[in-house]
Amino acid sequence: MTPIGFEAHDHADCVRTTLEQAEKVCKARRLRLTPIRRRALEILLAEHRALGAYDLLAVLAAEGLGTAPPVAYRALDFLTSAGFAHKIEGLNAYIACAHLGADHTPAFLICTACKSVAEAETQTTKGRLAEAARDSGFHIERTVIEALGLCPACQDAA
Amino acid sequence: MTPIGFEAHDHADCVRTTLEQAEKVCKARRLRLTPIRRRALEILLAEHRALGAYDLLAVLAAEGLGTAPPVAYRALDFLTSAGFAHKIEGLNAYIACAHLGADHTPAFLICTACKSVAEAETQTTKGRLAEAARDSGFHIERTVIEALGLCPACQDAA
DNA sequence: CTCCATTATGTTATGTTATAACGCATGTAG
DNA sequence: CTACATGCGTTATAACATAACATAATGGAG
Repeated sequence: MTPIGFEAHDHADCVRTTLEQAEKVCKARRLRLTPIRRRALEILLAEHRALGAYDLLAVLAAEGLGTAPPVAYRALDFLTSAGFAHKIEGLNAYIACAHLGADHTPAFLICTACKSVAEAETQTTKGRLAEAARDSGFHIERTVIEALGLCPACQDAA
Repeated sequence: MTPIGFEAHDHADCVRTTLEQAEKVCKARRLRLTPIRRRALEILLAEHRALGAYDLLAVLAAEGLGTAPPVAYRALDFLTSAGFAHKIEGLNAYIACAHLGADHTPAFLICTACKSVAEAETQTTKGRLAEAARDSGFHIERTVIEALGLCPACQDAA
């Protein structure tokens, strides 16, 4: 049991079902969840925390799955473009998607102390940003919505 | 006349008044707008585009105001913590604040083609993120709200 | 005015994040 | 079987950012 959205949950179960989901999606969309990519996703899933590309690489390297940076970045490219993981721009780090399957406009609450991350869904077509974009004729391709701060646990610690 | 928020405006005037504002704020808050910092702000203001730290450094260096990376990063630290500039996380780049003086929760529309940036104001205490934070007891220190895409001009070009 | 503390700058080196480019291997369709 | 697309191994380097320490300028207290 480790926190997700800063609350306890059945982690083993959440990892397993997410991997199953990912496999299903890959089958449906003809994507290849190769050993490296699968393992990278597992590693990200193992924590509900943001991992740096080089953190991920270190784990992959320890398991003989590749030693050079492109190994990690390619896996992350695949996972992020498939929607299985997200980049946390505020930390230059990566996290497994918590709502796999849903069409995404994720928003994150990120604890800068322990790097745990809660993922919320938002609606693409609502909100100020979308409004501002419509008003000015701007075409949105991707949104980055992140709140950096302290999770309840780390507030207590401080 | 160059675009701000993707529209024409009196740029010389906007640069001048923003610098005046910055000076006023510095006086009031006992901050020191040194030559390097002032010039860095001017350089950012000269474009309503995001500039990388090393782009800024190149200009400063050409003018004999310092050659090593810390020169640029220190100036940017000052400008961002004073609220005179913002970091665009999605581009690892920096931009002068377009609403100097206002208490900030900026949101950005960022053209990935030409890197021009429109800055919108949002209200800190409203919206989904703030809600989610309140619900879970998360304490927000900083928010990153960015929409990456194509501005009207670059859509036409494509 | 002088001294002191603080803040700013100069400089070297290094750490961290990310990608380019090339060749080989493998899987799949025709 | 061949041709093409995709994935992987590897080397090198680009791009972004900070640590650490020395020197200098500034501004307030006495």
